[in-house]
Formats: sequence, structure tokens, C-alpha cells
Amino acid sequence: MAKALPSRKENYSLWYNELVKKADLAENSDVRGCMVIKPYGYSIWEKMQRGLDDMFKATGHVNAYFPLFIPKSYMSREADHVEGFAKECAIVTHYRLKTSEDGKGVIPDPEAKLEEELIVRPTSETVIWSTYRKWIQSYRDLPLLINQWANVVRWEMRTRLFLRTTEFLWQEGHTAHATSKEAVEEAERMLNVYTQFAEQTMALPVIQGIKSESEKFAGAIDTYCIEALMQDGKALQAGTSHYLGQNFAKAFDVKFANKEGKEELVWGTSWGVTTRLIGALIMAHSDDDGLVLPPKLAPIQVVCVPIYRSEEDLAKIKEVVSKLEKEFLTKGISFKFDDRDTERPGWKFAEYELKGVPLRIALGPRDLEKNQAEVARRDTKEKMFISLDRLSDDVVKLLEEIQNNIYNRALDFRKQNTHDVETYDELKEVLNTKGGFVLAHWDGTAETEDKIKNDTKASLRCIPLDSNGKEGKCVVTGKTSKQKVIFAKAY
RNA sequence: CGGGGCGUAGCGCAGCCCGGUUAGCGCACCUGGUUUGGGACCAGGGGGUCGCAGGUUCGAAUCCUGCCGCCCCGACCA
Repeated sequence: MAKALPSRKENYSLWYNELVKKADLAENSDVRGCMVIKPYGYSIWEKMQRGLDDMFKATGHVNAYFPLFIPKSYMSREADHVEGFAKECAIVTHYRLKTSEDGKGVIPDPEAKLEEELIVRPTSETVIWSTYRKWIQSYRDLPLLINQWANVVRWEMRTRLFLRTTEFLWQEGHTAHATSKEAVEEAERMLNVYTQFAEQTMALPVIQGIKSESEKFAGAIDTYCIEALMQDGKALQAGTSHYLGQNFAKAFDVKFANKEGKEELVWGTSWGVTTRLIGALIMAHSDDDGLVLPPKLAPIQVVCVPIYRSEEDLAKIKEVVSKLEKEFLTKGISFKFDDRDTERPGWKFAEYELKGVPLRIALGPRDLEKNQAEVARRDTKEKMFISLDRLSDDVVKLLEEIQNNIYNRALDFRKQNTHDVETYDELKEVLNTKGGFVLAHWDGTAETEDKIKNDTKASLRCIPLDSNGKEGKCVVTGKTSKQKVIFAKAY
């Protein structure tokens, strides 16, 4: 059989790129650094959106929408925030074009220069807090729990499909609270929501942690994150939740009257996940034959490929399929019957493997004689024959099994690729040869973090929340360390 | 912005060093037929400003000059 993809082991980046394109998820657009998400890829995003949105609603949040443009002056209100994002902003300077002198094209009309330039949002804290100022007067207006689904633009130097594009889709939650305690609880709650979504829906095991000073969000007091391990041993930040303290309330003068009638600054959080999650999904589960999708996110959960010579064969198969289709429908399974006569069965098999469809049913005359179907699992490549009488029941079980199996497989992989080290030599050795997550004691200083980054190209991914609290000595300086932290090369 | 590489059919490439038939190959596409239990085969066919502009030459995809665009590596990063 012709291999559709390059080998994962030989060239991971090439494999990834080819897979994204061949599985019909996305492609590079003609616009610098931007991505076209194709219908198949977008339907995975839609499933993610639905799953996450339900969880946001269940935790009391509502959706709203704020402007794409941010007046330049807003950006500079919060000092850390502007410093963090200034280098990657797209700026709107004019509102009209005119034909150029040589008549060959158009130029921004110098007469239509904006008095104040607009920034295309890299994130919405500033516009949203400038609005919250108007919305919040009393403790009765709090907590304010709002989420928005939007696109943002960050002018990154180098881009990669799904993992880092100039424009990307995400959700950003922005909440306001009366007390610090409530805001911290909210940030932690949403981190748990992300964790649950990653593990239960995406079958992606993650580690919860806190970012170091140098890695945290520009404008936050604390950044919580979930970190996942990809199959090439690199870490991927899969979601973040920030405790903002009163930073944005101060910058935008957002105050409320408490029960005693005293004015106080509001406490805030923000949290987000992006289309990068699709990249995580791909890199955590897929293989050299293509995508492996967790059943809970697969746009098509079960595909049926008929095998036939004559029209009579096909008619008989269709009869069986229409019964199956009804059973699947009542059981909430998304099903596709591919009876195109323009492609041959072998071609279809390969195509659905490439697209990560969890279960494939092949039905031919031989099967009908025996009242059975051939069922193939995408995750294990296992093939089995199942009686048509209990096919839909077994499919439900199999889908659950696949969901669990790919989670456990990813979890095993992470365990195999998480290494405890005690010395700096060991840390460097592991990072250079094996990769993966490396647990090591760290003295808490940015200097040590920088040194490790320079020596190994690995960054401090997070200080795990689940620390087991064992004290020790920093692998670089020998100073005391409260707990081990995670270092890894990252995307 | 620094260091490498590339631009030839929708996609992937060969040809260029050493100028000379009608610019070629694989995939894809179209037509007809045979096929269909793991990416079918045969026959025929369509499709090109050789990135752009200038120069050298009897003659340029090929040599020279300038420009444009893209990709990879680094700085940046969800």
C-alpha cells in the first residue's frame, strides 16, 4: 500500500504538516501566517466549542461579544500587558484606500489617517475592562461571568498550522469579582473545566500547574495552565487561566460599592483555549496512517464501506444499512455510509484512516450471508466480525473503549516520558537524549530558569499543583527548593 | 532583521553546470473500457506568460544584472 504520510519518527514536523493537509483539516492561506480551516477540521472545532460552552454555562457563564479593534491608548493602560503584547500587534492606521499615482494599485489615502490608531485585538482584557467600568457599580453587579468566542491576531514571527498562526480562533472568559478569594476560586474552577475537557473529551492527559514569573500572562498575578506532552517529547500549553488581581481594575478604574457602601477595586480573571487544541489532538494520538480521533470529537464516528460487484449486491447492502442507520441515530452515533462508486473500497479504507474515523464497518456479500459485518478499530487497527443483530450495541461499547484506550495510551506515553532528575548533568542529559517532561528542583529565580533555557532550550513549563511537596535542592544552584517543577522543550 | 534554499501544468519535481528539435516526468483531471474484500489497470486526451523586468546571443527555462515572492533555521509565542 502506498504510504500517505512521511514517518512520524523520521521527521515529526513534516509528518504533522502533511497530516493536517491530507486529513483535510486545514491549509496555509495566501495571507502571511494565516490558516484556512477546512470544513472537516472546522467541524472538530465546532464539537470542541459545544463541549466547552456547555461547561461554561454549567458554571454560570454567559456569552457576549466585544469589538475587534482596541484604541491604541487602551493597550498602554496596564504596563505589563502592553510590554507583553506590543511586539506582536497589528495596527490599523487608515480607513480608506485610493488609487496610487501610477494607477497600478491602491494605497492608504493619506487624507484618511486615523487620529488614534486601532490595534487588532491580541486579547480583549483592555476593551472588556473599559466596558466593565460602565457595567459595575455595586456588589450586586458581581460576579460578572462572561465569555466570548472570537478571533484574535498576534503577529508571530514563525507560524505553524493550528499551533501558532497569525490569526486564531479561541474563547476568552473575563470575570469580575468582589473579593480576591472569589477570583482565585474562579481561575482555579476554569482550570478544572479545561482539565476535565482535555482529559474526558479530548482523551488528552494534562498536568495542572502555575507558570513562573517569566512565563506568566502579561498583566496577571498568577497564570494557571494545563500542559500536555506530545508524541515527539515536546510540551504543549493547552490552556491558561489567569488570576488578574486588581491589575485591570486599576488600569480601567473599575470600582464597586461594597455592602458597607465603601468603594473598592474589582478583582478579575481571564481564561482561554484556542484552535491550538486541534494541534494537541493531532500530535497526541495520531500515527503514520493518519489522524486518530477520540470518538467524542470525531465528526464521523462510524463509517460504512460497501463492497459489491453488482447493483443487486449494493441494493441488499443498502437495505441492511438503512436499518443500522436508524439504530445508530437513536443511539446518538454519527454515521456515514459511503457508497460512492467513484472510489474503490481500499481507497476508502485508507481515506477514513487518514481522517481518523474511530470505527469502520465493511459490508459485502460474504458478510450478509453470515449475518455479520467486519468492524475495524482505528486506534488498534484490530478487525473483528460482529453479528448484525448486536452491531449497534457493540459499536456503542467499542466507541467508549476507544475513547478510554487512547486516553490511557497517551497517559502511558507521558509516564514513560516523564523523568525525575537530581543533578544538572542528569537534567541536560535527559533533555538532550530523551526529551519529555523533566522533573527537577529549582530555586525559584528567573536567573536559574534563564540559564537552563540557554543551556538546554527547555523552558520551565509549570510548577505542578499536585506537587507531592517534597523539598530539595536546586539542580543548578543548590539552594533550597520547595518542590520539583517541570522542564521541557515546548511548542 | 541575520544565515541557508527555492521559484518550470492544480500539486510534487527533472531539465540549467556545458544555450540549439515541438519543454519533460509522477500524481491529479477528462473520455472509453475492464474492475471493486486494503490506496486498480489499459488506451486515448486536455492543461505551460519556465516568478517579473532588462541585457548578452542567430537562438535563453539554461548565461549576466536588477526586482518580486515563498520556504527552512534563529530571535517571538496560545
